[in-house]
Amino acid sequence: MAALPSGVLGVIDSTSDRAVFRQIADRLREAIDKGRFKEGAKLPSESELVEHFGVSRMTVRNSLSILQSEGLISSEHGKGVFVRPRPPVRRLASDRFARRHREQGKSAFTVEAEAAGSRPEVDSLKVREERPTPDISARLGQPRKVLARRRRYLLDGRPVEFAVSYLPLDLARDTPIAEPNPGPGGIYARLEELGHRLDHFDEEVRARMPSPDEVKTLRLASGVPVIQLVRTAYDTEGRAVEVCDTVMSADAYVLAYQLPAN
Amino acid sequence: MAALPSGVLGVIDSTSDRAVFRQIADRLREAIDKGRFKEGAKLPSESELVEHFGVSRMTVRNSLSILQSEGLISSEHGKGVFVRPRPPVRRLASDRFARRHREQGKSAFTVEAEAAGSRPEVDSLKVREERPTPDISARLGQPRKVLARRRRYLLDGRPVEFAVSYLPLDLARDTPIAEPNPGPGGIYARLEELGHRLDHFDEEVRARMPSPDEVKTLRLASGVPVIQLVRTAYDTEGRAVEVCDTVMSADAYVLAYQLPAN
DNA sequence: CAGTGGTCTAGACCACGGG
DNA sequence: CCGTGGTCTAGACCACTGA
Repeated sequence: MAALPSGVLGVIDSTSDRAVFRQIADRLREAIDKGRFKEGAKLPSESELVEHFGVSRMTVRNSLSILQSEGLISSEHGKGVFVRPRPPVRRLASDRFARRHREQGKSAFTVEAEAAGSRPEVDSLKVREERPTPDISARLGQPRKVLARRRRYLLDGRPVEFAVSYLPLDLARDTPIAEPNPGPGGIYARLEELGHRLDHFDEEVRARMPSPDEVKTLRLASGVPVIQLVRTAYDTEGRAVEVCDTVMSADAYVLAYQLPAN
Repeated sequence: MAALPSGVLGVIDSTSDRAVFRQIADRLREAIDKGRFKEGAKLPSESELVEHFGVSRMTVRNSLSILQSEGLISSEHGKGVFVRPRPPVRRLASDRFARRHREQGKSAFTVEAEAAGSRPEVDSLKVREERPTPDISARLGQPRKVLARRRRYLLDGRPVEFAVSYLPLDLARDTPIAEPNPGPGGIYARLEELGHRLDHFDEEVRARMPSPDEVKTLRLASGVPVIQLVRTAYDTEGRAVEVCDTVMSADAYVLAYQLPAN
């Protein structure tokens, strides 16, 4: 157990009102912010911190748990505690569903990933008929049943997004949309072939902490929120033809939109 | 210390691989999800949980800290632990900066809040000249100095949003935009009067956990992420005339956008 | 193997809230 | 005042990692 480089972490002010474990978290946060521990670098071990600050191990662990919930660090059993690296983010542009992209014959996800030099992958594809939740039902104009298409997206092996598309069953039954692979251009291309020319999409964006399930399927580190995006597609007759509910790892995405000024 | 209603919380499976504190968190989470503890309801006290599950207090506290980081509960010193109420969300529509709204003479925030029956308030207003960060500078076309307008927004006394607007100094100096109160319709109305007719806005949306500073100014409960929205306003000549960097409590907002299909 | 983090205990004292 | 959560200690044993 090597001694800590002096001066890197400072000391505790025992006269302060601020709890000791918060002060330790503050010292570590400063050190990370100032680059004294770089991305991916290993922090001092718990026992080193115990010795350096002269506190019990639980106090040190309490401090580390603060930084973990802030998304600054992550711990690896048997190895140590590390400054969490920022993965590359994927930028979702507001024209990503423009018809001209669809006409290339590839899905929006594939095209974009390959342009960025990543290896795209789709996973856990499941298609089935369901009774819609009240929320989905309302968005789709109260169909009795819907076709649900679930799938997970990965980039270079890392899960980044989980999505479920819902379509009114009367519209999707016995069409390529009900097949696991709906063919080139994806379900939006098929919808247009079926006579539902797409007019516009509504998107709703929320952010929240993930459920335990979402932590598992997206392999989220703790302290990483998710972005939930609910998109409704409308055809030129004003009918809602699809609702897509997407949950994304917040540290893998930035969404970009363009708004007109008038 | 009353006995716990039997059957509400279940028991620990000591043969399970799953850590005891995670099992306790699972039981509590189920109970909340199934509505056995409603929004705002008080959970059993720590000592009641200690007795019910037959574990030490630290184990119980560990369980509660999981639920807290998931945003499900919040604790109040001296009172108890409560199911976190979901505050009403504010919906930001994609036409919120349309000129027709501006022409009413009120700010987008005020109009919308009053329509929703809330009491809007603006706070901590500070205007000053600054040297821009590299990021802001790049978005604004590399001005040497910028005018920065900082302010906090509250609804019914609750802080919901903190925003900083940056404008190229050569454009904003000695205009009403440099005044604390820029007048009816806000700075967008003034920009248009100065000959910068607005053409469109670019918005970038991110989600992340808040910094300790943001926790303080937005009075965020733990387990609540923030949405960061960076908006750039362009005039009809293609010049970037303003960048607005907004941080919002994620549980107070849902963002709505409309995308064209082609 | 030694060193790391993960889990858990059984205490202690404190600060806050409400009767 | 008592019950609540907030902080802290000083141990213990375990599971994982890498040499």
